[in-house]
Amino acid sequence: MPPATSRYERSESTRLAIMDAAERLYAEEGLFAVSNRQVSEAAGQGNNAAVGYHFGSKADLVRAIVQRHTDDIEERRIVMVDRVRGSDDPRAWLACLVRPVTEHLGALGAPTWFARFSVQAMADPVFRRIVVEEALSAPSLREIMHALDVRTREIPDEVRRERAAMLRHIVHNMCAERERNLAEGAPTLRRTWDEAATGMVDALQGLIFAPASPSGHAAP
Amino acid sequence: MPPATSRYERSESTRLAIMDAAERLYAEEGLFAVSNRQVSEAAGQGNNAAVGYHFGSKADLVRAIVQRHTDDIEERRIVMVDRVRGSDDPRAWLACLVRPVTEHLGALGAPTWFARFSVQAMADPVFRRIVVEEALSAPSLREIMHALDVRTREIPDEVRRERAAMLRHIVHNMCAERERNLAEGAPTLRRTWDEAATGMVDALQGLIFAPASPSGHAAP
DNA sequence: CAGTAAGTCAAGCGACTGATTTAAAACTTC
DNA sequence: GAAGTTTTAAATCAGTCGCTTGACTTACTG
Repeated sequence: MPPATSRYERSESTRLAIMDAAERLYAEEGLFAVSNRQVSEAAGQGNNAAVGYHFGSKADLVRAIVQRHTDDIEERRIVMVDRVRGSDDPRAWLACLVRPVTEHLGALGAPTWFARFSVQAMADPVFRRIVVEEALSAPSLREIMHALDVRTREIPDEVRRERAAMLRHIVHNMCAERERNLAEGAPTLRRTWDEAATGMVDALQGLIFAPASPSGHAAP
Repeated sequence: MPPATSRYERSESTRLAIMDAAERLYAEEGLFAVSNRQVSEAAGQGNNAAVGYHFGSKADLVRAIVQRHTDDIEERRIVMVDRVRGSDDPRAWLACLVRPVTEHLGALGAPTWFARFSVQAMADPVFRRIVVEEALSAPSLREIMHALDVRTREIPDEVRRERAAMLRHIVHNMCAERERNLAEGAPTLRRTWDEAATGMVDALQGLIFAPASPSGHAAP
């Protein structure tokens, strides 16, 4: 273990610089429009191969960026789940799904890039797997989804799983959309990340409790 | 106007071949992992610049692909809106949002690629604009959203607009997810596109009517 | 303090990309 | 069927990519 001194620190600080630059460029220009060279230069590294040296491949860089944010989000989620455990209010559990993300983005201070970066990675067939591995394997998520399951017993199992996917898509994409509006200086429907979270929790509550049509019969 | 004969037909058939090949490659390998050359070759064109000749740029090819599908979807939507007009059932109007898309995908016959291709394009900062232009400017969409608006008068205006975005994200991403599962041979939660549409309409109904927390107050 | 290792820099390699150009082939028109 | 146009094919070009290499700087070690 290196002493918390310069050699390690120097390396770590350029690693951070690279991740910061990459995140911003990816969100603004597009994940695939940005080369490792550009990232290295934008990070202030004369070395055009800095990404390769510190991370290996672009995929490894993406993984590192995702992990960095996911770690903070997971911390917040664990704290919130600890407070909510035992509660019967489904809103409280939905909030555990939404607020750790919005609070993380809020805490970063505008502008943020992670949400836009994240949806790009999720859309790509190969990077998708990386993000899913890193972000959706969090143990606290399982507990939340289970808590929501037992509070929606009247909903058929498969419909519940289907709606779980919808929850994910809404949180993911609505955060990215708000982030994009903030970055472009466009008007946002909600003033703060906190209010945006409230809006999502409201909608998601309606979604998960919506009555399900009997299977096999096609409604209008 | 060319006679519906061979020169025009030949050109048109390679245009179609290129669009087909591009759509498939984009969905499977990733929009940006695939070069124009690869598309040309996969389309059976010895000419490595066929994409450039027939479409101009990659962006133009993407626009053409989106337009091709959007046209069919819009046709279906217009027919459905015509049948639904005057109805007071919000489910009927939600179905106008969902079913034209699912029925289009169903009619193409498995496997399809458009939904996966579409979310990739929507995630990218530059291609996003193209897709939005082509797909979200449809006149029938405005009528549907207006019809839903007047049937949710109890919901504040800004919340309604926020939820309109959620509807889009759900339809878009759930279709892509189902398409991905079909392509990978993974089990799907719904047996048919028709049933998948029903599942979405159910959930969306709950979503748009969910009570909205009073603004300015942060619920749990 | 000399020696080793880590980190940074700069140059260059082969591979590939989009685009352009030239040649051949297919088709239309006269 | 000759002349002209459109489509396909093939070759080529400049530019960029990821990756490797080797020299240089800096920090730690015995």
